[in-house]
Amino acid sequence: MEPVDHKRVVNEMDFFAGDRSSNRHVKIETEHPGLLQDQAGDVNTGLNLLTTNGAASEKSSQNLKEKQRVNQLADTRSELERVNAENQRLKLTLNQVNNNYFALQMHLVSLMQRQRNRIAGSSEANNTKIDRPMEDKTHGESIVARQFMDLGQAAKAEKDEISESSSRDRSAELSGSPGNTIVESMERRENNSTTTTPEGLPQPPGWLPNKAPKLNSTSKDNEQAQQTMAMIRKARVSVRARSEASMISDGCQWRKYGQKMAKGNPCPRAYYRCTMATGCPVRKQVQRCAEDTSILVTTYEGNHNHPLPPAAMAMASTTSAAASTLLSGSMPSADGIMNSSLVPKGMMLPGSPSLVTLSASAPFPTVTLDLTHNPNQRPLNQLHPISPHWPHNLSSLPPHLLGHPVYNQSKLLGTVLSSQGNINELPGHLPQNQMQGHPVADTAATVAAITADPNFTAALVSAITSIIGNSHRDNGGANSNSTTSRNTTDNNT
DNA sequence: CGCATTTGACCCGCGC
DNA sequence: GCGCGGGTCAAATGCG
Repeated sequence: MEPVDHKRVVNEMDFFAGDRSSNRHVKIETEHPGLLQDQAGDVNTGLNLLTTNGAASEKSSQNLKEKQRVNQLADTRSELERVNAENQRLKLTLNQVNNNYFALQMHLVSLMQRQRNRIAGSSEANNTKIDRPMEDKTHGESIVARQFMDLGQAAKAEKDEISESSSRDRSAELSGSPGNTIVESMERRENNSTTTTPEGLPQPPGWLPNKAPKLNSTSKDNEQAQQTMAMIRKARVSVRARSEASMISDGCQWRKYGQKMAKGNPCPRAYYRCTMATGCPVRKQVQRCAEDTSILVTTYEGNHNHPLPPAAMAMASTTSAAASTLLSGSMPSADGIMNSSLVPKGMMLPGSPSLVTLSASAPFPTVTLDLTHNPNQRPLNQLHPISPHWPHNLSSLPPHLLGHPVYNQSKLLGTVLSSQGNINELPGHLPQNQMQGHPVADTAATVAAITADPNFTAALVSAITSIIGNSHRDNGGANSNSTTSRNTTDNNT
């Protein structure tokens, strides 16, 4: 229809295509937008000219020209389609790379923060590799990146020099499957050294049961390493969403292996494990909120040991990235989180609905993503409390940390939408006006559709990671908050 | 028949 | 040491 659309396509093609000739074809096309309405095979398009000229030779000559032009148009059009498809593929790839990058960045940022805290307040001069201050500025971030990639090993080796981790191992981890994450890499490394039980029974790769027998080692180092890995394995991400369904579709295949009545909640808690690969250690718990049974709380634990479909990868990335952020800081309490730069002060708006809540409180560090709030609401007095009956919730937090709003939903949704670029372009995606116009929490179907949408979850990952990443960067400045200021039109009350 | 779900039993950690 | 609660196992059952 309107040439604007074609201009846009041209721009995308210009971005990726290096072929000058094809660009020139596009320009010809865009300079004559009217021709775009005709199908390439519509040869009659130019025949009207015949009525204005009586000379037969001129007629055939012009006819030939028009045919050539139409053929050129058809070529250009097919080329456009091809490049457009390639463009979409590249976008998807870029999105995946971005997700992985942000997960790494989160871990890096939190590790740096931890080092800073140690330098500032540490009285115990425990010169572990991780604790070593970053006096070696010459190595810059590459050193830090290397450090956190070696976190699992470092925790095990503590005072030892790094080591035995061969470059082959490292490269294998770095080039791991798309679903693999930092934490998973660390787990895998650990598994490589403890692939047998004391009984000598082999363990499936990536599978470390919570109640795995302790090694017979008397080494304190090993104990600490095990504690570290246990914490990492037990880090959780909890997702609250309104849904009538018994389970929210997240792209993974799950098998139910248990159900229990939890104390204080009339609704049973269901236990699922991932069955997309044998020995995948990922578990999830599903339980309805005691106060509002329309709210389904899904808690993820562990990291996949297999490639994931895009929809599942987004959620898995969120889980491991959030867990990494929580744990890499080694924050022994929620205060550690809250005092850290991970939570910018500007986001701690009392009364604003909490969408992402961090908790490092016992027993497990937990990130809670609350998708139950209406982004159009301004629930000053409707702060949605985390259910005191939900396990590993925030109930043990000090009162000032309860329901701590790290980010409100409107902002997050805004970030999600903006991070999607032109959301309407994506096939199968909810139209943007629908996203904005309807309260997300209005219907279970909407929530289910959104949360099940791979684009949404991918965007959610990007949003969360960028939030945390931005918050850290902003902390360097005088408490400025670019993310917040970018969205100040939302429910800041 | 194979796979998934159900459900009671069991294990383990924690607090008293 | 004991009880409680969370988490997991595995036999029984259901289903396609």
